[in-house]
Amino acid sequence: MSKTSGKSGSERRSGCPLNASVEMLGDRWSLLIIRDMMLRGFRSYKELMECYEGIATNILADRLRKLIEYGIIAAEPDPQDRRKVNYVLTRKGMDLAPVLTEMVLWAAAHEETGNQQLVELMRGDKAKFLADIRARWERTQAASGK
Amino acid sequence: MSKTSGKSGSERRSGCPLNASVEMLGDRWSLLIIRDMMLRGFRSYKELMECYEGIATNILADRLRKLIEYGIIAAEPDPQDRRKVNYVLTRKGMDLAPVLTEMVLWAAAHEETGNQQLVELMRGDKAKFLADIRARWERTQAASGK
DNA sequence: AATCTTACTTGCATAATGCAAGTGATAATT
DNA sequence: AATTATCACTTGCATTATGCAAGTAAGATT
Repeated sequence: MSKTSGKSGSERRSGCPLNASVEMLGDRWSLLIIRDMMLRGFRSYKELMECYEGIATNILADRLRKLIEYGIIAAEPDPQDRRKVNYVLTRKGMDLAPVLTEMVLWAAAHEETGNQQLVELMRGDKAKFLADIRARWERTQAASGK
Repeated sequence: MSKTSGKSGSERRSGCPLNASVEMLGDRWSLLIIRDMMLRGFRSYKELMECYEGIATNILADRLRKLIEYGIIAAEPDPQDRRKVNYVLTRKGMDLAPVLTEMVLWAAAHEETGNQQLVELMRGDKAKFLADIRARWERTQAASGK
């Protein structure tokens, strides 16, 4: 039930690595969720839900579940408010930063898109940009005692 | 009919560039098609169809149509065999090379995948790898008189 | 002329998605 | 203590996308 469909791990591992990436990320929402967690610091279901009115609540739940299965994010209960669940990027999830960056730069180069500020940050010094968000992530990891 | 659904260009342009990328590439097949054209040199419907038995013929036709709409690939009739259509990457399509590369490297780092040869090529000298496939593309462009 | 290839389209069944309306657990308010 | 609000979801149902088998039209091969 929780698996995507027919293709399971063994089949994913067989081909080019790109097949695995596409299986995990090749849909309308996963990368956007990851972006919002990585760049905007979103952590809760509610934040993700309100952000882009567009994703349906059941789909968000489903994508979060799958991202957890793939080890890209993890869910941890909020110590302050026990109703809440905080979703955080794992290292595997953080390692998607270069992918997101290249996708942003590609679209910015070929489409008329918004958020030029972010684009300039990325384009100016890509390595520094990546190092910065990585460092921020390391800090949150340290803060939560990992 | 040919448009994806509700979201049209104006809506795509509004947000973060990533939204545009995901709208164009966020599905199960588009990136795989682009990879096969970029790395394996596939040009015809038949080649793409036979490659991964998995994509349905109507879906392949649909994806090719959309990729053409987005300006990522172009279709040109084969001068030798007039039944044939050759699909070629546009510059915009070629510019996806860094995206594909990062996705491959990410999956290779975090999953057990095949095609280590390709991965090593990319990992060893990413810039050179990208320059090489770019140069190859430039040559095919020159060859077809563009 | 008959057959084969290539690039599709069509019809139909199944799966994924979107929307509205719940639900159950916890927290805040009165 | 009871009521209301918030949070993270599920469930049911309609719509849309996908997958498969079969068919088709234009052009090539024999």
